[in-house]
Amino acid sequence: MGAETQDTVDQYGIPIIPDPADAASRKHQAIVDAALTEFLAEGYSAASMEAITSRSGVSKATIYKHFGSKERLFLAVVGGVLPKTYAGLKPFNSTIAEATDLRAALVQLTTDWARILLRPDIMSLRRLVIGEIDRFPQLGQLWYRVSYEMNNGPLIDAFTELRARGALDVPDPGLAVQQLVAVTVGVPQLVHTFSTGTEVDGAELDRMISSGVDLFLARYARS
Amino acid sequence: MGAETQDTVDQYGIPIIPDPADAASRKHQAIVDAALTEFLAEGYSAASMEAITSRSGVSKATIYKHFGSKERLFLAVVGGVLPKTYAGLKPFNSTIAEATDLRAALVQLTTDWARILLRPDIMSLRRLVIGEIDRFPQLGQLWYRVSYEMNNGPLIDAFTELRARGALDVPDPGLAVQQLVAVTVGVPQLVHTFSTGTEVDGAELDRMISSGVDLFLARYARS
DNA sequence: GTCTATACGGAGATAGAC
DNA sequence: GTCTATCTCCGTATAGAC
Repeated sequence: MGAETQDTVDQYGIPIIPDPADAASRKHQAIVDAALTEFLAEGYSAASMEAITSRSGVSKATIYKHFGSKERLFLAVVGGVLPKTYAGLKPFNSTIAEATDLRAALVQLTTDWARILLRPDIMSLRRLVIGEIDRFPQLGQLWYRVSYEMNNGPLIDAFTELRARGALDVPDPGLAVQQLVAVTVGVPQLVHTFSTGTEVDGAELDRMISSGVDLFLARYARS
Repeated sequence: MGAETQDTVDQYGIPIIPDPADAASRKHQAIVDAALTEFLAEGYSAASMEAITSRSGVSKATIYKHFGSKERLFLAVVGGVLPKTYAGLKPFNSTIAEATDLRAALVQLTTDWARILLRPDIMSLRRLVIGEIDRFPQLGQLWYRVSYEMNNGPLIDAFTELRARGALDVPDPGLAVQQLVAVTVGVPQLVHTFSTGTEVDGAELDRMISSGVDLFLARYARS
């Protein structure tokens, strides 16, 4: 309703009048947020533009002006949130090649990944994307590309370097990374993929992860 | 349209007139088949009872007489096909505990599982169930229960026996089975979960599976 | 048990004022 | 750029004849 332009003030009580570009981008963001909530809760088909309208406080016509169609809105919203999600995993990658205690470093890395990837909102996003793959194959490609660039790629580089230094015996670093992920994060992830609402048990997670890392190192560690 | 009652004959050319119960159950089956096809192609919400009507050759009212609502139809169809799918995996389980060459037996077992679970129609079913978990949590429970009873359960028993005989060093058979599945079937399954239409490469699959079994045995085999 | 015809609501999308 | 009001169609579900 434009209420923000009258109510919003800065720290000195001076009203902040957004310039047109900012006003538009605020609406833009409100639409994106509302749409993501609705799509996560209802799935693509059952989500209604009506509900997104109510949630966002923006009129339906405005949404269509900004995004053109329900399909384009869906792709823009989900395609926009995916990289942000995986960007949070990137920082954890750098220390593997330089770690003095490789086992501890791998446990730390995979635990950090698991903590994020098992978050209920991210599990929901994952289910949403998987369920709509047939209708939006682009999202499947994007998910794969993002997770590869942010996670697997850097870890493959680290493994390759560790192999060159004689610390790891990995004939195929790419496959080894897939196996490490599968045997650590993958185990609880599979469980939580099919059961909604159940919290992740911390002790259970630690047990799975450290057992998985031990399994991994039993084969690939240069003793 | 009842054409079957006039055209169907037995091996001697004698017309077969279905009694009412058979006629009803034929319709029932036609509805189930058509519904499964439609749900797999469109997802739950986008699937239309209209389309299921056309595909099945049965009127819409009949479908509602048989199943009551779209939700009940969905649950009946998907809940019915899940056990059939996993029943095909059961025969492969029995030979593990008695195998002379454990590695070969595990490769064989997980390869058989993978060949079935990676089939495009079963991957689609899996995506459908995952995408609808929030609205149909029963299906998630069912999937988990079925896959546990048909696969993990028997394999856990086999591992427990192999441990008792000193052939395997598995402190936690349940976790070990999860890890074996994750590191063999799970690896290609993850890839195919996010990409539709791509065929499974046989050589690639063999490579992943045997590498996964080697990884598993490097830790758990009693040398 | 099965069909045809229809009720009734809500979906996505847009026209036109401001 | 944004809103209100509306168009059009298709969805699920059912009434009533046979």
